[in-house]
Amino acid sequence: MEDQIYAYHAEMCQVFSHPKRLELINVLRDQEMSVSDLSEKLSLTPSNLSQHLAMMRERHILASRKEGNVVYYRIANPRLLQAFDLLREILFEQIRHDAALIRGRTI
Amino acid sequence: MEDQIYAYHAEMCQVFSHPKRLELINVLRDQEMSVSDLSEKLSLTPSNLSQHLAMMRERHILASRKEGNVVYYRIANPRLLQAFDLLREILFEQIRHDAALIRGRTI
DNA sequence: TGGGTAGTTTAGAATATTCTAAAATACTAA
DNA sequence: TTAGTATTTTAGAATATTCTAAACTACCCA
Repeated sequence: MEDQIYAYHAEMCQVFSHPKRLELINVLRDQEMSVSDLSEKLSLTPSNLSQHLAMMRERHILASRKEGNVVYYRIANPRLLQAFDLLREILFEQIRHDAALIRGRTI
Repeated sequence: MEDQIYAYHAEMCQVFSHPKRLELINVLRDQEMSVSDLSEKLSLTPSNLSQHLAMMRERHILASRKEGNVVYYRIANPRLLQAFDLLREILFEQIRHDAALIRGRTI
């Protein structure tokens, strides 16, 4: 049971473990977008993008709606952006810290 | 530059994308532990565990100190636990939501 | 010194992820 | 119906991750 939780948790985090998928989340932060707009914005082929989108939708990170020919994607749960931002902040902290070390100081 | 940020961010999130590494983080939540204790607690071979620990240390998720023969690992930055907990909460929300759908309700 | 314990490293096999290219589907509009 | 656009799916090659087993390093103590 506990193991199952870790497995699901890991599966969700896999979404975040690819740079283009992170960019995708960031771009959809406060607007939905069509696949072709995303494709251009992120410089991904429609095919490759569609595969990323599908796995993110399966994991309930994204949701989509269809209007005629066009499919629009959006963030399924805005709280994910909190997690995204928190992780990015921790990262920046680290980068600042490492940079300081390289300059030979302790902070 | 922006691309570099996404790449680093993804690299950090890769740490979270393996169930045993998540368990590791959770077990080290409020205490440091030796490699052999972790090995037993998580049912991982010392070799395999050591590889996970090394990659987490490289990415500054864990820190270690050596005392004689024994190496103790700990969480490098306690804020990571915030991110861990937030993600887990989002996951639980989702599981509750999905369970409700299966029972045929809207929430 | 020599033997034992704790942990790490290396090599390579097994598995999973990512990407490309081509085919398929779904819709629109002439 | 037919042609065209948007998106998805599939197959397979390229690459990356994970695990096991064996070799190695570091330290302790008799």
